[in-house]
Amino acid sequence: MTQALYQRIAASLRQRILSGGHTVGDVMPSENELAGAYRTSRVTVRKAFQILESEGLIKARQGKGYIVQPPKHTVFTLVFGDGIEDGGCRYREVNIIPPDAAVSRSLLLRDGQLVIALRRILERGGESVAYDEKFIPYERGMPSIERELNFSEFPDLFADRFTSVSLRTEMAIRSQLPPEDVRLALGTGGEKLLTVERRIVTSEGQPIGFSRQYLTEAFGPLRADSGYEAMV
Amino acid sequence: MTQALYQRIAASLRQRILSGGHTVGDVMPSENELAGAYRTSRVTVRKAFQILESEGLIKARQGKGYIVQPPKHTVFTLVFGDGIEDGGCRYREVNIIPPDAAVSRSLLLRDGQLVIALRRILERGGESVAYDEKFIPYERGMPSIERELNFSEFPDLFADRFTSVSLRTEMAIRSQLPPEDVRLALGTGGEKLLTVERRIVTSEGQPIGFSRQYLTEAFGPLRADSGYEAMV
DNA sequence: AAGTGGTCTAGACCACTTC
DNA sequence: AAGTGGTCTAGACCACTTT
Repeated sequence: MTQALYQRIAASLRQRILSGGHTVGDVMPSENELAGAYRTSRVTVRKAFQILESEGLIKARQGKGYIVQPPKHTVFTLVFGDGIEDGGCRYREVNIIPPDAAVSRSLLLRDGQLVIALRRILERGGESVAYDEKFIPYERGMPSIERELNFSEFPDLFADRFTSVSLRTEMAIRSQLPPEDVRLALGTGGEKLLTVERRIVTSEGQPIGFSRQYLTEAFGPLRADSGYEAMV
Repeated sequence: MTQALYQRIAASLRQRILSGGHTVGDVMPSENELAGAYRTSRVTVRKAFQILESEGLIKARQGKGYIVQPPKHTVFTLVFGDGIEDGGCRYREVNIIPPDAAVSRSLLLRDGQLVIALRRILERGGESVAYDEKFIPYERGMPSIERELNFSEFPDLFADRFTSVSLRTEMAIRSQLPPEDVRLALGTGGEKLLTVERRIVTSEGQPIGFSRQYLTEAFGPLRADSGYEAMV
């Protein structure tokens, strides 16, 4: 299985940049020059350049050439699922309750409207490391909760009722004091915990789900990466 | 200024997906079909499909076609600079000190090696909302600190000494108890604060800088986004 | 004027999937 | 066998930058 020519050209150019052969601000060899050197067409060389450009290594300037770019260290990529796959978890409660103030505000609920609450505790090495809550506005005539619980990924809960493709998730990370019941469940003291809140909204801005996870120190930090290696 | 044909085709296809015309799992019209419909070549249609694929809306399957994909809600994009541009900040200390244990471990320092410490307090609305520390291993014969302080972005401090292009930043977010001096400087009690640690490493894995920011509740939460809208 | 990237054409052959 | 995407060619004209 040999690599495509444009892939090999891209790898070669990437190597030249990362090893310092071309540094920030330099102009890369032109498309025509490389097409000649590799005895190929301009389109193939161009495809290689597009890859490097999508990686942020270079930027095309019409009339000038491809310029080597400095890496960005302010944009990070954070991967955060439910943490269910890598460790035990036990269901604690599934019920229909009146929401607290934060949930009511996040979901833009009517006065008196109830929510379905799914609460779980994530365990790792026999220790409770995270408390997970998910809230969905309760509507009469909803499909059975049991069926929805078969899905582990939060957005999947809505796959039937909405065109899943138009959903967006907003995340907010803070350090805050958990309520009494969470403290007791996790066995932590009266200290603030790393909290990740997620809000799922439709493209029209209508919130349809809210989740909150309280993470103990044993859960470990959230990790994110920036720079070229994060993209390649 | 008319848009390129491949851009218009991409916009049309994107619109069809986001409006629900094609839903998750559907196969999009083939390249040949669209090339005929738009009276253009296959290459141009293909370019439109590449855009949608890079946005995560579709995925190409050889022999089958382009399949509409479900949105990913586990990969988030977080933008986090120094927060200096949008508000006041005052320098507090710049000096050469022995590092604490965490800094020493992060920078892989030799026993007894000193670090340059830059400490600042970020203010917003007359309130101290964040405590910012940056640490750089101290070497004899370093360029003057004053000149380096003209740069606000952390990675820029190293632009001269390293090929900036090969640097990567690792970020860890946790909730932890700040040391005494930070508590006093921020005027907070004995509570845990949202902490963002960043570690700048070369492509060889050599750490060359470490920063730590303690954020109060007044600073606000860190925000990240996921889903299609975050990419377009 | 010469060189650069940006867009586009009209073919070609290949590997893969479906029927 | 027919249709799909994956790769590639050898041209073309355009807008832009530099000399």
